[in-house]
Amino acid sequence: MEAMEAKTDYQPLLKSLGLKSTPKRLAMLEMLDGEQAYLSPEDIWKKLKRRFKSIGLPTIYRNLEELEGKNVITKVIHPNRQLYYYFCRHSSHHHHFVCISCKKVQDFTSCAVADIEREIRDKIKGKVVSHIFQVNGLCRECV
Amino acid sequence: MEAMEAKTDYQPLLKSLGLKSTPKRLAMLEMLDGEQAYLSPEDIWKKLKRRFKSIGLPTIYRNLEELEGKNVITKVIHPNRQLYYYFCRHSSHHHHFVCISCKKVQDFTSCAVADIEREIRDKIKGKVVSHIFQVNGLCRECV
DNA sequence: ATCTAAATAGAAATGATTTGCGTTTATAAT
DNA sequence: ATTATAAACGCAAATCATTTCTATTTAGAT
Repeated sequence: MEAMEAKTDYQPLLKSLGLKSTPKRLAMLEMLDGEQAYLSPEDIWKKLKRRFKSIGLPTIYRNLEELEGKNVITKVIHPNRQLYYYFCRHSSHHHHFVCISCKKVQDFTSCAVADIEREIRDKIKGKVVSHIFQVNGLCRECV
Repeated sequence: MEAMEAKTDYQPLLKSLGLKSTPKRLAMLEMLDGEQAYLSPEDIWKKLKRRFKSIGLPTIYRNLEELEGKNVITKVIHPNRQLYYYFCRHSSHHHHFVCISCKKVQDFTSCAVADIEREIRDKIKGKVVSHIFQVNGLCRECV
């Protein structure tokens, strides 16, 4: 007997975002949610080609951009290459610890952005709009 | 009478790095040092074309990579596009506040990376190799 | 002045991402 | 259930930053 896998139904999410629930979009979300590591658009494309006889890379890009814009998924900056990778976002404010070996992504909560915002307000007299905070390293298994 | 501009002589720096002091390299360093804002490889190329009748974009890329590898300049990640921008690094450990309007880059010193490293060591049991910490916003003049 | 490895220009290749456009499909109204 | 319509999509081609290749030039040492 196989272990039950409770898969999230993403149709309501897509509906709430005003996006149509297409099989490919649902498959993308399920894949990204199930994956511990970050994936490139091409990674996703290759995996989906197993399930969909015809699927284009532009579809992947379009959907990734759409979902990233709606804060459903998050970009990860690759240390060496200038490609974007994506993975599922689980909480609103968090930061990523990215394993450079196995590509696994783990969140951490410590965040000094409040401190930094204070410094920027007081010294630089500027306004913070966004920040990129990504820690690259080796995870437990890869150390 | 014009104000004196004390320009740094970058020849010793290049020599100490084992790089030849070519006119183009020197011009790149002077430009990046003088510039408050970050520049794209193409920005640099366009500016240098005024002074050098023949200069190729590959030269810019090669030198930027070389200098970045030697920690003389630093990459800045552009929020929207996936291009790399560069500017001169002044201290060993610092972070960037990048104005999304005028592209000026200012350093800030508050850094909680120590805290985060502790969390990653204790909870994730991983090893930090590098981090990207860049705050995007609007500077004093652009607010 | 000469030599040699490093640096360069210019053209071409690469590779990720985007665009254009005609076709298909999800969804809401009938 | 059928239909209408805007959103999604596939495919091909375009775009654009970056890299590679190769022959030539040049900085710096002898």
